Amino acid sequence: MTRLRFAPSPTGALHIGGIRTALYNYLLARSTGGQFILRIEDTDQARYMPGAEDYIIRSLAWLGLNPDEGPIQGGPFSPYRQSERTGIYQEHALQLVESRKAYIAFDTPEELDLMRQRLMDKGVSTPKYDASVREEMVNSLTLNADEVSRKMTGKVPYTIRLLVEPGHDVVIQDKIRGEVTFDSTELDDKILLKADGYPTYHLANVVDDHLMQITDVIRGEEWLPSTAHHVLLYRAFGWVDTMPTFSHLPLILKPNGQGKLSKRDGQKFGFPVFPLAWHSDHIEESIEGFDSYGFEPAAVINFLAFLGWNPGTEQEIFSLDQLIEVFDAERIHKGGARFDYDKALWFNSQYLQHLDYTIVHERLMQYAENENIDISGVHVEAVFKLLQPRLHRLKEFFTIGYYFFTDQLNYDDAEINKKWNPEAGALLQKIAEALKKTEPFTAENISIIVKELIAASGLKMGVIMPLVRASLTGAIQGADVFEIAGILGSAKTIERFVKMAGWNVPK
RNA sequence: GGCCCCUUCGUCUAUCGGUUAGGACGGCAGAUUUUCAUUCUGUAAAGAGGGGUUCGAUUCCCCUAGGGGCUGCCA
Repeated sequence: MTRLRFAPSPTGALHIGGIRTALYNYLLARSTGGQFILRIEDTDQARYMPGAEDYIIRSLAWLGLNPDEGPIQGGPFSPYRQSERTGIYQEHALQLVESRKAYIAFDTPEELDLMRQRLMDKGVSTPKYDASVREEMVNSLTLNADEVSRKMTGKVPYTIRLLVEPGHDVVIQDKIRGEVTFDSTELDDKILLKADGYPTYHLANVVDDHLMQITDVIRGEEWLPSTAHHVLLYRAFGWVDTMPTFSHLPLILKPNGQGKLSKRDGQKFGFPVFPLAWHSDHIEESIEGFDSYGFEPAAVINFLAFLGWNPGTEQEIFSLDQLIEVFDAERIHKGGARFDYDKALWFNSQYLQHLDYTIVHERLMQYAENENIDISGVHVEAVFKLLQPRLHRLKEFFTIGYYFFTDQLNYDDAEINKKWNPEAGALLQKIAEALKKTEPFTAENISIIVKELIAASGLKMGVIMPLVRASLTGAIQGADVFEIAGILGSAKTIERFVKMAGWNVPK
């Protein structure tokens, strides 16, 4: 039985890199009939952000990545919030101290700085708290038992550090990258338990993955270097037999390839990097999300799945369920992938083309309400069907089709002036008259009437048609004019033609 | 700087030693359309460089270069 977890830290909005990690975990869990667990790694009190956990949960729900176990649904390994498990980590850290795999360190942050400075002055490029310096520091290795217990009872702050033996290779097996070797001499004595009693990521992660019986760890590449420490921890605890497999995902890069995509890049490049929009007192400015940009969650899932993985066939459009069918962790790439917004838009439009109106109705109503758009008297479904092929994002619906919802048209004066002439105006007037008697007022009937009148007038299609469209929409290009007229209805259509008939071209 | 990872069209990628190096996005051209969008067709566009191994390397190995990650009592 496979068990995978997505373990984000609630320090802010989750961005698409995190979402993709969640997706791959979800996909592997579902494709192997295993469980998908959400664990909140809130062990950093300083960076904790209220609302972030809720944001994570809502984001996963929006995308359909529903956990089997987690802080909301509970589960056999509760609690799933690390801040509620501090006792467990303390016990385990102490256990390591007893077995001499870890030790207690009393050095203050200031003393640590001093140590680093001292080493750098000696020409050490990467000062580390390791075998080379731990004998010179204030810890349970250098102090005698009495001094240690006196400090402990005297409430002197302390941390617990992993004791790393230098001089041997630590080999990790990564499912994506193969064998990766680290020289333990390069590894520092990582802090396991912080002075505030909270564990660091390394301890909490290993302890929880073990206790929660996680079988496979899929996480970002930024964790590859510290995996050596994690393996050492599994050994120290004597858990190597049940150690999970590791897969380190390539990073999602900025569009220009310069570094990993970061939270600020949304602003910088003009596209969303977060799943959901978020307005909160706890963040400087409200952020946009794929949802507020008008993306379909299924499309977000689809293109994120393909950023670092592909099924090896030429099919690119996959629903979440289809992805579960074909997902194969063996095919995850090694190299980072740049985020390509154009391709994301293409995926989205592919989904938009095939959406049934019933699915978007509610969201459309929501957009209308948010932007104070009056939809009364408009057959929104018909408008949607007409505009559907031209939508790249659902949000564009009310901008592309604005002329259905207002009589204040934005006329493209320059183009209209170029085409307009008195004969065309007269024809428009004639068309308006004829349409008064057109019954029923359907696109087909309108088309017949208008085309007949145009033919009879002898005016060129290329001159009159742009004006016909501009009458109704303000612009000379766009959706089928007759369909537009049909949806607009007789009264508005005639009114708009009459208005255009009386257009004044400036001299 | 040190350690680690990575490297095929502009971008995302296929290729598990022998291919005219395939597809998608984007670009360009054309068809369809009254226009635009959609759709369809066509087209340009790639194995970082240098050494090996091999009858034969994009594919395996090494070096160089470039990119990225880590280097916190953050995750």
